[in-house]
This record gives sequence, C-alpha cells and structure tokens, in this order.
Amino acid sequence: MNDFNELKITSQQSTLVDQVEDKLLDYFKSMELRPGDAIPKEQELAVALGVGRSVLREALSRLRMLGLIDSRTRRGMILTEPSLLGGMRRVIDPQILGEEALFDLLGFRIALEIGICELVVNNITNKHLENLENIVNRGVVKNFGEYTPVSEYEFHTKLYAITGNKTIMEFQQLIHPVSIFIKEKFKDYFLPVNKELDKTGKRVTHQHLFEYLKKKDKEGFSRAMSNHFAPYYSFLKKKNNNNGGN
Amino acid sequence: MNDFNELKITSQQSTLVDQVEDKLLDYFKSMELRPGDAIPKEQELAVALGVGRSVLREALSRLRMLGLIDSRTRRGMILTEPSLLGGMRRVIDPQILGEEALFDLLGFRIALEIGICELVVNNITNKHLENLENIVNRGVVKNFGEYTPVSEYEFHTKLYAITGNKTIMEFQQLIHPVSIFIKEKFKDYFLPVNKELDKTGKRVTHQHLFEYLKKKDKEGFSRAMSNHFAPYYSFLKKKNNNNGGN
DNA sequence: TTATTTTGATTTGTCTGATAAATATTACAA
DNA sequence: TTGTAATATTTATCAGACAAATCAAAATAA
Repeated sequence: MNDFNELKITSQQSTLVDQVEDKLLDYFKSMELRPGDAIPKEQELAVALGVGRSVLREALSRLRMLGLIDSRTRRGMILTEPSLLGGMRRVIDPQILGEEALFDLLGFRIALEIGICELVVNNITNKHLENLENIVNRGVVKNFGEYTPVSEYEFHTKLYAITGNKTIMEFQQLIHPVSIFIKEKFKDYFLPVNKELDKTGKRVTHQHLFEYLKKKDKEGFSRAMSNHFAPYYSFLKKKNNNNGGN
Repeated sequence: MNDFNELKITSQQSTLVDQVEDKLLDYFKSMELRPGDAIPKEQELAVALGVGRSVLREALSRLRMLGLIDSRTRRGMILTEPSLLGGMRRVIDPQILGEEALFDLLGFRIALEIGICELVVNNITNKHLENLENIVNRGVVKNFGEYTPVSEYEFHTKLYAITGNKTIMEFQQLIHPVSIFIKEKFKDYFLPVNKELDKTGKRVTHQHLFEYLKKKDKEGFSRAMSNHFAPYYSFLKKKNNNNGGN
C-alpha cells in the first residue's frame, strides 16, 4: 500500500488573516501592552495594516476566542488575560483527535497525576481527608473493583483540587473524557487485566490510595498511584510498541 | 477599599459569531465527521445558519486557527486534525499572563516533570544516555552550580523526548520560557537559596540526575528530580501562602 | 449649582455585493 | 492515452452600508 505523504504539499502559503493575526500579537508584545490596556480601533488598525476591515476582523475574532481581547460597541477593544486552555477545550474530542493524540493525552494525564502526589500530600488537610473519605465510600463497587464513574471522577478531581493549582485542575477536567473514552473503547483489554489484578490482590483502589493519604505517606502514596495506573501504563506501552515508537 | 467585582457583568451576551462557532462544532460532532471529511461550502453554511457570510467566516477563521479545518480556493473545506496546544501557543506570554497563571504553569511543569520520571527510566536507551552525558558535560557551570541556559534547556528537553510523548514534548517547549522568566524575575529569591544549597552540598544538579538515570534507579531518580526542583517548589509554596491559597 | 434627560456622535456587529485568485472540470487536440 | 486550453466554481479580500450599543456633551429641570 504505497502512500506519498512525503510529497504532499501541506502549508499553502499563509493567508492575509494569518499574517495579520501574527502582526497583532507582535504589536501587543512590542508595545508591552497588558490586560486592561486599550488597543486602537478597527478602522485605524485596518488602515495601519493595509488590509480590509473584514480581514482584520477575522484575525481579531481569533484573538477574541482565545480571550486575548474583549470588545464592546462604542467602547473599543481592550486586552484581557486569556484562559490558558480555552483553545484546547474546543479541540479535545475523541472523535476528531487521532489515536496517537488520545494516547498521548492519557500518558500526559498519568504523568501529571503521579507528579502531583507529593504536592497533594503536602497540601492535604483534615477537611480534605473527610471529603475524600465520603467520596470513596459513596463509590459503590460495581464489579471487579470498578468504581462508579461519578466516584471515579470525583476522587481524582478532588486530588487535583487539593493542589490548589487552577491550571492543573482545568486541565484535568478537559482530559477526563479522554480517559473515559479510551477505557470504554479498549475495555476488551482492560477488563481481563483488572480481573487478573483482583485475583492476585494487586489491584490498587481508591481505598488504598486514601489510606496512604491519611498516613501522609508521600512515597507510599506516589508508589500506590503509580500502581493504580498500571493497567493504563501497560496499555500505552503495548500501543507504542505496536507503532514502533522512536 | 470597597469593590463591587462580584456584581460586575462580565459576559456580555454572546455575539452571533460565538453562537455560529458553537453550532459548527456541534454540527461536526453530530454528523460524526472525521479529519479528511468535506464540509459544506460557505454559501450553504451561511444560508443554513441564517447569518451573513462575514459572520460565518469569522467563526470559520477561528476553527482554521485551531487547525480544525483547512480550506483552499475552489477546493472547499475539509476537517483536519487539530494541534492540541496550538491555541495555548498564542497566549503563553509572561507579559500578558498574570502572576497566578505563571505560577500555576511553573507548578504544572514541576509536577509533570516529576511524573515522567518513571517513564523516562523505563524508556531510556544507551543512545539516550550518551546523548544526555554530552549535554551535561557541555553545560559548563557558570557560578553557584548554575548551568548555561542552553544546557539547562537541552537537558530537560531531552528527558521529555525520551518519553516519546509528542504532546508532553510540545507542552514542555511552550512552558519553558515561563520557567526562565520566573527564574529571572525572582532571582533575588533563587540565588541565595541555591547558594545555601551549594554550601550544604544539597544541590541536585543535572550531573546527579544523570547518575541515577545511568543506574536506572527509578526511585532515586524521582527523588532526585523532586529535590532538583526544591527551590522552585518552596518558592511557589511561599507565593501561595502569601495569596492565602484555598 | 446639581441632577436628570435628551440628543448626537462614535465604535463594534452584521449584512450585502463585487472582484481577485486559485483550481476542478470539461472540451478539445495531438 | 496524454497534454492543453477554456470554463466554472469556490475561497480570499475589499468596500460600503446600516443596526445596535453606549459614551459624551448639550439641554433641561430641580
């Protein structure tokens, strides 16, 4: 099955709108503009850039979407502090992303969640612990140690919340559907693996994780979290080997 | 000092362009369109949506920026697989982002880099090790155990590369300037801290990290990485306490 | 004077129509 | 079959108009 992807021309030279978008960003930076600062009105910008108003507006519309600028009739435009992940929110969709991107996101999530363990143990309070205990107990086990989706989500979300890092929290909310999607799509892989782990008593559940947290055992919690993700981890390893990773 | 931020109306009702953007995304999903699939031409979409062509084009321009669609004269428009972080690339700018977002990003980076340690040790090959050794040796120490910026960058970039996760790599490239910016802006904090660490011999350098990698000592490498970031970590802790974190 | 209302002007939001540029399609020739 | 020219179609860009919002100033009332 030949394919000539190598020869395909991909980057049709950039359009005027692309160029204007770049120029606007450069302009903001070179003028050292900060959120709250006003920027020239459309008319002036269009003239200065030497483009029609529609082209300028298409570029501005992009920046508006990213939350970089805010505009109101008669009031003009001002810079605003953008949401870091706003752009990502629109493209994270298991249907549109390819498998490689989805797997990357899953790996990203696992790494991040293992990475926050120390921070979580450092930050955790008794109130947090109470809260977590409720979540764990509420998560009635369905079968083979599976937690209900809601409990699953709440538990991990709570861990992210304990970090106090809003960006990390927002990120978690975004990629959670990806984990769900992969778990469902490849359940033929995960179910037997989990079953086997249950049989040998090696399955690390939220209950186990919680116990380490209660003891504030950093090393133990990190190791347990790592093991908690072991099925995903081996899944990704297998997938990467199939694709002959670099 | 009263302020009535709570009462401020922030979300002036969404514009037509915002609505069209949403509708387009919904449309793609409901039709289960995948990258490569063609979408109707502008004329038809505008009529179907009941908006002018300019409004439609502003919405399409946004999706084009995210890499969701590609369009060529006379050829029509097709869905494409978007870059996950393309939107973020445009807004990550220490000048435009507020301090909280910058600190969050630094915390994000630290967590992620600690989280990939296990994966790095698992994936690392002799070729990788050679490569890393070169980078470490090339990174001439300036003063107080500081590595040159280039070596600093290359070393950590290489670690991310070893994961084989493109999204993680891309993310690292994006947030690296943030770490640089913070280190520079708050050097009055970092320099004495590092000096003290050097004096007590507790400073964890790239050399140390490399030794653990060579031994493929997961636990040791993770712990060393955690200590490598200790100055940043305590910096963030202090900042969060100042702001009375949740 | 001070407060309120009215009026006018300005800026973004949207629509429409026109032209340019690129290229898929068709028709035709070798 | 292959190559070339003419045609038609679609996106890219421009230009001008009007609508809606709201800021600023003028006019009016207290």
